[in-house]
Amino acid sequence: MDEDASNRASSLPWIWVIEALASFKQVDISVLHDLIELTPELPDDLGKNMREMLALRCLEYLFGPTNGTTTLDSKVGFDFSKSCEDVLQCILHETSLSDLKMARPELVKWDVHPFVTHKRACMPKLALQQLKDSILEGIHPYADSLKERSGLAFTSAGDGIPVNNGNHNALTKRVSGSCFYTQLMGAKGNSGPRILENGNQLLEKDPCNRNLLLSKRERNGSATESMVGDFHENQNILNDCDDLHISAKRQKQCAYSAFQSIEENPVPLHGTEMLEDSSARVMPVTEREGCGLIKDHIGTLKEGMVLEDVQDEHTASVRCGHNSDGTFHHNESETHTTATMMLQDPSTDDTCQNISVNKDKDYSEHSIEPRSLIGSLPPYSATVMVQDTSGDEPCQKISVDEVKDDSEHCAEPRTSSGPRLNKTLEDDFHHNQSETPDSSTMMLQDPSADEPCQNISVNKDKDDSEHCVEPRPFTGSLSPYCAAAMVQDMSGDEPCQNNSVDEVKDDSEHCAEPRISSGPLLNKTLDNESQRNRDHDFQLKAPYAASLDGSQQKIIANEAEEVMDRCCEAETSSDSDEYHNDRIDVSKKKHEFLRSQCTYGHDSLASAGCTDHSFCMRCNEGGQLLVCNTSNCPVVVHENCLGFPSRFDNNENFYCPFCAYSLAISEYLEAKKKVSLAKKELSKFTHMGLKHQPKELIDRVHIEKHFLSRQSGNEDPLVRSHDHGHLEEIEGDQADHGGEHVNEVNDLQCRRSMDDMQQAEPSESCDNVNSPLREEEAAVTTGTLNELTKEKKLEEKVIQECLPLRALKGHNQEPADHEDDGDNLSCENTDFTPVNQRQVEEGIQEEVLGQRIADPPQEPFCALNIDAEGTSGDEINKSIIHDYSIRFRRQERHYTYPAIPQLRRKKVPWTAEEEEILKDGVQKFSNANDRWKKILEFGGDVLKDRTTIDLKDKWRNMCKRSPKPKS
DNA sequence: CTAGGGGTAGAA
DNA sequence: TTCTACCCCTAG
Repeated sequence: MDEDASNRASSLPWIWVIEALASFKQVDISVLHDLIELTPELPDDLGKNMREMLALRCLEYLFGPTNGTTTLDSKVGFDFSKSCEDVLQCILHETSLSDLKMARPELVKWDVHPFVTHKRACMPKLALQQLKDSILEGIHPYADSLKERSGLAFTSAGDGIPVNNGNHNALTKRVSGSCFYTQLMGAKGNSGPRILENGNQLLEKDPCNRNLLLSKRERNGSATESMVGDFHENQNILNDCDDLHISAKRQKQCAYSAFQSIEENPVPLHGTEMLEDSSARVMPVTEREGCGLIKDHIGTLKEGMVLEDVQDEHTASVRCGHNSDGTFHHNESETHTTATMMLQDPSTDDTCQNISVNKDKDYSEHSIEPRSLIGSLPPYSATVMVQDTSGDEPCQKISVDEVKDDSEHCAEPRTSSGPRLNKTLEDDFHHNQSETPDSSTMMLQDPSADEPCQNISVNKDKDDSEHCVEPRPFTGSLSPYCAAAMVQDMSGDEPCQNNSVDEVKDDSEHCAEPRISSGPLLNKTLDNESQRNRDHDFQLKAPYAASLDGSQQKIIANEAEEVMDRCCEAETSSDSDEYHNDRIDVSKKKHEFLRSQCTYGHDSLASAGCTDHSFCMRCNEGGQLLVCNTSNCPVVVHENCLGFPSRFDNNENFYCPFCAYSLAISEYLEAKKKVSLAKKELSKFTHMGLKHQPKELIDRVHIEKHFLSRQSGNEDPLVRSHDHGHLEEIEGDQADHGGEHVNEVNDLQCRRSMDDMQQAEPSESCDNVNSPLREEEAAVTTGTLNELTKEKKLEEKVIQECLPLRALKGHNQEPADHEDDGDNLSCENTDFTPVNQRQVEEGIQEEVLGQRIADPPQEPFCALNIDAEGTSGDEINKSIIHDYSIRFRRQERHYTYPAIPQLRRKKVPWTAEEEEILKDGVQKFSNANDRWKKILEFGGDVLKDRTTIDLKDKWRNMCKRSPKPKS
């Protein structure tokens, strides 16, 4: 057989499957995408209908469910004669990616719904269905053989094989109520199409279907060749063999480009042989044949996909094996063949399957992510994916883990993860076929199944490195309805149970996309998550748990404690505490909110523990909802119900206001910690440098330390030991404090230091005796006046020694003697008091000293250096000094640079004597140009602590008080 | 440098 | 809240 012909033949099952899957709205678009990814290169001349179906799905996806609604007049319609592909291409061509990503404003202009509706109605019969019909009707040349092999032999054509109108919808109609037929078709889903067009039709349950397994298991793979041969012999070239290459691309584009980008996947031509399009002709293929094809194909697929059958279907959370080789594992259980699915009726009643899907979002392309695989897969798709084995009961357990990768472009929490079926096949797709009755494929489960028991565990794991799903507890159960709800046009009568169907916005999609969220009890793996996420998560878990039930109230309490613990661990500053408290508060608020929402309106909500993500928590209505991306956060809300424009993070994840706030706090605290750490490190770094600094600087550090000690009431190490001690010693408690907090502290310290200086002044100059003691600390500090006097002398000496050096550093001056050398006044009245508990940073010193030198030293001044965290960068220091440097009283006020905000002087009430002098002076020098200056001189010691400005202001006040003294 | 206006902060 | 001292700014 020609290899190319073989390839083409082997492609057919894929086309059938994709077409069939695409025909069902329940199949998430991402699943289709993944399937396409998995699909080998298809001859471009095949599968036109498939592509058309995919394009239709993309259109529906982009524009939402048609619902038969009409559209606005101004919209741009499409000619019904055009193909879906063309329309999609047209739309995509004219719609920017950004529009596709965002709220699809551009899409509004298109009036696609009528077109889609029309196309839906006009879709030709599925190739798969045709194939089955041909077999059942005996049209197929190998009908008899195929019947037997496929199991269709057990049914008669008269059973009403649902071969119908060519419309895929026909599949949704149950063909026959025959139990026998069901047995034939049903075990693997042939019991009549139970697929629902809209996911809300009740499917008939057919309990009689287990016998089919046997027939299936007896099939052998010999059919493959037969199948292929059949193709060659009987399949005529179909009309839709066209433009293979382009079409093949389009096929992917339908899935891709509609959401993100179109990945170039050159599909090599596979010869020129024209094969019959599956849609155009019935392809009688037995189950076995189909299976063989699939198997063969799979066997030759990239990296050799292997279908694995996992025995224990119940282990929904069983870790999907790490298949480092990145193969597609599918173990066929016993005689189950995947090909069977193709012929099988989707209406599997008792399919018991456990599916564990591990998804990795590590897509290098902007492709659609597989999602909602489980929840959205209709019976058909499920059948395709997995062969039902022998499950009698519809109970299904599925564990779907989602591995989020940083590289993903569609950072979107999704429901399930479809098997990662991209080309690299790095992901494992594990399909556990259950032999036990209570494991059924949720994927196969009809949304309207009578026994809706389905368990789905969907885990999201953001661990990049982990491609395999960790075993997770089964946490949630999805009812068929919920599964259906994952599809956009979900509609149903049964409320979701313990499932969360989330709709999230994806950057690649315009419609809120349904997703299955993790079950409420699902513990998110935090190991690889940042602290931010951890904080966020636990912060969110509490309210959520609290909102659930009493048993989970404890969780809240515990988590609240945990929150507190974390708070205490993470931060020590009051600022941090404040935010931690805020987080607690927001947690409580969220709790209350959820509680209120639980009791409001929705019984289903309440019964479901407020986990129903189908309804807005604000208005309790459905629609396109924003789902908080935080795991376990049940908040689902309309964008309009937010009250503010929704925002998304870099990954286009939405966070509810509660989580967003909590997240912001976490990030803030995180950032603060980083700042603190950086400062520490910088401090250490600079301290190392300080050890090699001139002695003056070290001395100065000692001075600072001395004042620091004095502030804290400790014995001044400067007095006891002037030689030891470094900045590390005074680095201290505040090292952990955040910058803002430090500022506050420094502010206080600054003022205190000022007070200290003011207290020290009279002790030195003793000429300011009328200055009252203004601080409580006065009593304390005065107790050490004698000591301070000694210290001050020493400090003054040190300062005098330091000044020239600093001046040099700060102003590029030669190390000339300080111009004020010998001016004791400047020193006596100057407490160069770096009050900070950390060492003074050199940059600050330079600035301060520069200013000091610029100012006439005749006037005492105080430069208070406040360095939040000790030595820090110049920028930081400049900022700090700007904020906290203090110009002491008497300092010349007319600074041009820097404009240093100063702390206010301590208020010094005017004495009567001062007022009298002032009055006299005003009268005496009323005509002088510089009368205030002269008055000040005139006042002598009485006005010693006043400035000309003080005089002016005081005079003004006196004039206000009694206009009489006005001169 | 002063005058004048306005503002702020702390104390009463 | 008011008073007072202090601070800042601008114009001259």
